[in-house]
Amino acid sequence: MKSKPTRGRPREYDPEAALTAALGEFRRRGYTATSLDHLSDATKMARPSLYAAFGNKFEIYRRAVTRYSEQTAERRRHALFEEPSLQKGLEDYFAAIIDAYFSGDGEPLGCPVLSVISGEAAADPVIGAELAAAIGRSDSLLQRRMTIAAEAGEIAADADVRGLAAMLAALQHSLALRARAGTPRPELIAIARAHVALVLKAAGAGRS
Amino acid sequence: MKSKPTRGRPREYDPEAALTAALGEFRRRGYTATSLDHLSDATKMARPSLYAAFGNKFEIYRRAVTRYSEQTAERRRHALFEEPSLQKGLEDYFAAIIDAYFSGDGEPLGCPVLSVISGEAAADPVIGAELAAAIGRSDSLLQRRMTIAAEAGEIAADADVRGLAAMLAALQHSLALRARAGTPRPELIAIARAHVALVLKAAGAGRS
DNA sequence: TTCATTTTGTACCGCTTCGCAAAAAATTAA
DNA sequence: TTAATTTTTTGCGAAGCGGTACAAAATGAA
Repeated sequence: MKSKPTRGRPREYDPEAALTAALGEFRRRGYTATSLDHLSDATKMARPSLYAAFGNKFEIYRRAVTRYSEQTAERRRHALFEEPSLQKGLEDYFAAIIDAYFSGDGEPLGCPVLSVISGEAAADPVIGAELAAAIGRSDSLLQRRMTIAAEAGEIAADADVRGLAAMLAALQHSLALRARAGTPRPELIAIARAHVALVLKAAGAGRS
Repeated sequence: MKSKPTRGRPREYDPEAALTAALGEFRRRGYTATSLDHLSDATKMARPSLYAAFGNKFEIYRRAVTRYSEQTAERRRHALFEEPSLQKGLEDYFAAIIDAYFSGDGEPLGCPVLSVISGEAAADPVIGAELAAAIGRSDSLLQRRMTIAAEAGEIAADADVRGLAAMLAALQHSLALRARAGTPRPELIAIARAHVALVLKAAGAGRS
């Protein structure tokens, strides 16, 4: 279907590209330390245009994070629910996370939620809710996977799936902080591998 | 020995109390969102007095964190190195951490380093170094304890002590984030307890 | 060509932020 | 009483911050 030509000045920005650029700034500087001028420079949009297109600063952040979640969700879900091997699946899941925690040129950025807004989360309920939601999403995914593993006999039937899921989530939280603190990628990979192996050992998995 | 009376206007602030009050502000709002005016209100010191007494904003933060570390170190060290039972010691260690992550009236503040400055850590090398140092301190303590455990036969002699220590550190990182996101204290306690039990299971501890 | 519409850019606003110079206050020494 | 010293307070300045009103630009419609 042919789109009707629109009147008026043509839009000069690409919404997706702008949100990606904005998230880059938030990830590098932290939420509060990122100003509208920083976002304007990165997106090549003047502040009134940012405001008209996306809303206020927190709206820009939230939409950028939503897009990031959508982009990274598929690979993580595939790792957990389509890879038959629990161990391989968890390893792939954390490999996807570590990949996401570094920029294209190896800059250690961490998680755009866990690493970026924890400072502000205590004083600002809206920001706190965003942090809690992100933590809840991972908890949910991991708990579902470990429940399936117990039901399928991949781990002990009576394993503490909530505890195991929380341990795996703790690895994700730790990776976010360590990346942010500058821990080199190979070291994060080693930490993740050891953690997964030990979790499976604790879970009573067949082979480890 | 009698102290010589000093000339000049008497000092009106107590350095320790001022640093405690300042840290309270940083923990509630996050590093960047805490202004000198916030610190001034909380400490009852005007900005020039703060500057003269402690230095710039980051110096105030760093000294407040140093004092906090000194205050919390003893209980954690006691738990790890003076309690003979590894399990009891780890449980006490994380109980001390959870206690420290809440204010006197139950406000969930998290860790004054892990939860407060991760946002700014990527862009500011000085802040990044502070985060890395805090992570390194915990890593060091936990690794030393697990090494002793392996040597003493409390866990398997060939246990991966680095991996186990990193798992325990991950719990600390996770508690800091979850407290910040508003997770209730009893839930944090349950997560910590399960995590420690599972780590010991993975470590090949005698009883669990 | 002029008008209507949509988007972008300029200019401005009120407030916040950090840091500092100098005056004022509060002490002891002379 | 005056002077010296130390600390605190007042006042100031430059820059930053988030947001908005309105002008300008770039299109298609009439």
